[in-house]
Amino acid sequence: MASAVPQRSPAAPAAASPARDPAREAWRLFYELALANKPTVAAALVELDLSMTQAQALRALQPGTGRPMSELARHLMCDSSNVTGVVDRLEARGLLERGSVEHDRRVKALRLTAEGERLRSEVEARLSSPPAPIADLPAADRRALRDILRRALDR
Amino acid sequence: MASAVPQRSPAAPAAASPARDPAREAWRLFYELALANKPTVAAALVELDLSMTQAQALRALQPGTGRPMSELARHLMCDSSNVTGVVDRLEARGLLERGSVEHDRRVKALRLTAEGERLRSEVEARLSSPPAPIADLPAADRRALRDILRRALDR
DNA sequence: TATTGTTATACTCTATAACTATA
DNA sequence: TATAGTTATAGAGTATAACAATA
Repeated sequence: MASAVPQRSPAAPAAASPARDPAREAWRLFYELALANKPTVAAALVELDLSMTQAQALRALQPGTGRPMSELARHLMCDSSNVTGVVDRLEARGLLERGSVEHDRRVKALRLTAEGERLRSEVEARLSSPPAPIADLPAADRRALRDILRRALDR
Repeated sequence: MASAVPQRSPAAPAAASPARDPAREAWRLFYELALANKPTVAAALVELDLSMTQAQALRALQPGTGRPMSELARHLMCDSSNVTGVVDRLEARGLLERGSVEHDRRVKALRLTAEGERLRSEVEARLSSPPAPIADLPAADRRALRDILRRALDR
């Protein structure tokens, strides 16, 4: 439909043609892989009777240390009013407790129970295993992917 | 905390030590990048007054062609009963229409309106641009990332 | 009988606003 | 006054079950 000549923007920086920048297709594939993995994650969490948000909350709590609800809200990237409900449900299941903190009686320190720690490590084990498309790559690709993603996030 | 010797499973396939498989860290970084990008996507969609599910639904509808609700349900990976509500809201905004289909009066063919097509292309434009961490990689890395992800998904 | 889409119901996540108890 | 957490309220996504229309 457009001209047969590749489009070019006069002041283009690195890639001559943004539409043909390999980063564009890389991103599309990245997205595709993330979507394809969603059912696997969902199934794993259903088995543990956890929602995605609940799993994220458990992962945010380091075993053995307390953490204010406000920090959890920032980690979950949601309003603090939501955290009340999320924590309520986890506390009702005995996975964590609302403790208190010295010198400021307003803040509540969230702390995993023994059962919470157990379930948290179960979540970690299930979610940290790479899905087949990545696990089955040749060794050189697995290393290269790791190195490239490291560089991408080191900025 | 465990022994200083790397764990090994006697019948391990490719990687001698699963815990040190580069795919493991690659997957962690992959996840981290996806999470880091979430706020950007969310902000873009808020501007268009679309939820993630609604955006996915628009993207699933090819301009100019009708598509049964059952197919949309499969694409969104949810029960068909949910699609009713999602489509209701998009239809109320004039973004799509429920048409009918020859030879089977049960199925409803979803078809984008002109306004729906316009908004869909806006969504595409915003979501298909790679985020900074990927866009700013050196050209060789962008190409390598694309090629590795192609191989990962070609299976 | 089986399938497509809807309705009814219930639960979770999410945001905004108003409130409390502290600081 | 400002902050940490709660409550009230509303809307959206999701699942299950029961249903009507059609095949």
